[in-house]
This record gives sequence, C-alpha cells and structure tokens, in this order.
Amino acid sequence: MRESQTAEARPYHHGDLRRALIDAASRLLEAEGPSALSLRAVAREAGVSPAAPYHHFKDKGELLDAVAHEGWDLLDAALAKAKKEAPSPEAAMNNLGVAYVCFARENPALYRVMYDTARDREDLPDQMQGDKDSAYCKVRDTLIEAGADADDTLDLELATTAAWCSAHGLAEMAGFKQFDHLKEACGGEIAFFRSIFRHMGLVPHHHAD
Amino acid sequence: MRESQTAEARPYHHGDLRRALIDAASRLLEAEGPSALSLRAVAREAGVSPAAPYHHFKDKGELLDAVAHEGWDLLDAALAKAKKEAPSPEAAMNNLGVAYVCFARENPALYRVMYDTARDREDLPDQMQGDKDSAYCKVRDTLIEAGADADDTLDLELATTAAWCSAHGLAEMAGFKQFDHLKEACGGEIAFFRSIFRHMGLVPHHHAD
DNA sequence: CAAGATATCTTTACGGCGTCCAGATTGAGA
DNA sequence: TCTCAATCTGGACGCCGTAAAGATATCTTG
Repeated sequence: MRESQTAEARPYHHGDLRRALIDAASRLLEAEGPSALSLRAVAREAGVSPAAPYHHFKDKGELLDAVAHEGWDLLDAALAKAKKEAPSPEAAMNNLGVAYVCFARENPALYRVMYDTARDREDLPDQMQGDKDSAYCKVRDTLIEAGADADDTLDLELATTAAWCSAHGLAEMAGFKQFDHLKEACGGEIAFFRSIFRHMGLVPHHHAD
Repeated sequence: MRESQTAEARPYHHGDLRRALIDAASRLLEAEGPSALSLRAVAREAGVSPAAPYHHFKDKGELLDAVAHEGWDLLDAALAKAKKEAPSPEAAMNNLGVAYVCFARENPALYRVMYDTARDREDLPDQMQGDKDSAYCKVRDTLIEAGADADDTLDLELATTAAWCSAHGLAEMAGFKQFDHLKEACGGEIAFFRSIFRHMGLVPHHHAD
C-alpha cells in the first residue's frame, strides 16, 4: 500500500475511484442539478463502466450519502466561520442563521440532496446533531452566550430546535419567486434574511433590551 | 356534450380517466411512498395502458402537479378550519401553525410532492400565495387581528413570511428521530409543536402583554 | 340515421435507468 | 514467481418515461 494517501483514501486499481466518484457526482450536481445525478452518469463522468461504483458503494443511495456527508461538512465549516467572526453572541446568532441560509442558496442542489437523504432515513447526520461540537451544539452554546438559561435544558433545546427549524424553513422558501419583491424592498437577499430572522425569536428575549 | 358534469370533469371513453389517475396516484402515494409514484404504476393502478395518461397530462410532471394541487387544497381547508375555530386572534396564529405542521406530518408523502413540484418551478401555487383569500392572506389577516400594524405593509409581509417559513421548517424537521425525546418531554407531538412556536416570534409583540 | 371527424385508448418500440453476474485484469503478499 | 483477492468490464434483466401508429368508441354534422 502506498503511503502518500490520507486515511480514507484507497489507492487501488483506478487510483482512488471512490474519491473520483464523489467528486464526479458533486460536479454533475452543480452543473446539471439533482435530476441528472444518475449512477450511470456519475460513472460516465468518472470514466468507468456503469457497474464499477458497486465496488465502492452498496447502491446509488450510498453514493448520495457520501455526497451529502461532504455537504454537511461544508455547511458545518460555514457555520463555524460565521460564529468565529461574529463580534457578539447576539450577532453570532444572526450570522449563523444568515450563513446557513446563504449556504443553502448557493448550493441548492447539494442542500436538497442533503435533506432528501436525511429525510429518507428520518435521521440527521452526526455532524449536525450528534457530535460534541456539532452545528446543533454551536447554536445551543451561542444561545447560552447570548443570555439563555443554561440550566433549563428543555427550554434551551427547544430554543435551539426552533432556531434551526426557522433557518431551514427560510432556506427552502427563499427560492420562490413570490418573495423577490420582498428581497428587493429589503435591499438585497441577505438583508431580507436578516429581516426575516428579526421576526423570528431566535435570540433570547432580554427584557431589559 | 353532456351537461351533468362539472367544468373540469370529462365523461369520455373511460368515464373520467383524469380523475381516476389522480386518485390512483394519491392512493399509491399514501400506500407506497413518493418513490413508488411512477407513471406506469399509476396507469396500472387505474387499469389502463402505460400510454393512456398522456391524453390527459402532458407528462409525468403535470400529473404530479395535479396531485399537488389537490394537496394544497386540502392544506388550505385545514388552515381555514383552524382559523375559524380559534377563540382569539392569538390562538388563531398558534392553531394555524399547528394545523400546518399536523397536515405535513399526517400526509408526509403528499407534502413532499407538493413542495418538490413547487421548488422545481420556483413558484408557489396561487392557492397559497396568489389568490385573494389564499393561505398567505389568512395568516396576514390573522396577524393584523392579533395587533400587527396593518399600515406597515413591508413589516407585515415580512412577519407573514417569517411565520410561514417557521411552520414549514418545523414541518420538515418534525420527522427526524433526533427530536423524539423533545416530543416526549413536551408531552406529545402537538405540545412539542406549540412549544417550538412559542420560541418563534409568530404573534406580534404586545409590549403591554 | 349515416358518415366522417375527433378524442380516447392500446400496442409496440426506443433509450436510459439501477442492479446483478460472469469473466477479465491488475495489484499485493507468500 | 505464483496465488489470491480486489477491482473493473461487458452484457443482461426488468423497470422507467415517452413517442408514434393503429384500433376503437364517441361526438358532430348533414
């Protein structure tokens, strides 16, 4: 075995077909949209026969899982960046929401694959909800920093979930034509996002605000 | 032409194949899920040849559109009922949200078809957003009744949109296993929905509340 | 009521899809 | 070097969406 590869890479026959297939799928997804993402097209794009992928993925679903996994990683990185760059916890909450929706708007096909695979299994990936420093925990911790009661765990989890649902809802709605005039009236799409978030009670209510 | 049929009905060869196809599709959708909804399967279910549907729908997408259309009608009816039965405007806002999410949870496959077709065309149906008494207007009017400033149209539209996004986000998230323990802690799924909505600023902030 | 026009439905066919299987090829370890 | 297992190819199967041509029943018109 060669030593120049990272842990998950597999330098076999083709070099690393698994990697090549995921990249080809991402490329196709970006270029042609989700409906063009057939196993055969991915194999074609990677330059192998239609049956080759079956040596690296159980079926088409498992390939989509891998694509989605990379998507969640990207989303998590975008959220981490948004949180790190925020000057205050309150700003961090807003920026997290904006970063989330912007990611979905900039990668609509990928975002769709991510949630489609998750809904099929009724299970969010660990990157978003399970791990110690998952995106969910990022939001929850930011809420605490912004003044939420860290001891009322139920209320805290509900607030985190509410924020998440709101962001996802906006992310899916933002693509509809019907809201174009609102984006314009707000002075741009991001300003629209901020306005919407202002109407959703994401940040804990400081009664002395 | 006979006169005993309603405007859209077509009593031809089969009787009313268009109607039968939509019903067959709905039946399949409910029984087998969205992935089983092939044109051929629908034709099989309706007892006709695979090519027969093409005399009533341009392509598969148009059949799904018709199925989705019926779904939006059902959703609209559920929202109208929720609004009518609410004792106060504030309660109406909450009940609208709960009714929306309950509909999505009770008809997950249909709800998915509804939004998939809408997203493909980046356009919400008139039933929800365009018509004079669309669901959007129902929510907006309820917000006014609950104390929102009817003259600040931009803010009002933003509030309505925010409420809608929140409900849709929750509707899609509610299916994930990760939130099962929250539903339990809240004392049931509907109580969970209400708790989440409480964390989202749906109702206008009465400073003298 | 007869006859042509028209809408409906079936048959057949094509290419693309996901997937499986048998065989060829190639790299790894004894 | 030889063997073996992993990797890849070629071909096949049944399903899919869709189109074209022919059969059939209904509507319209005279």
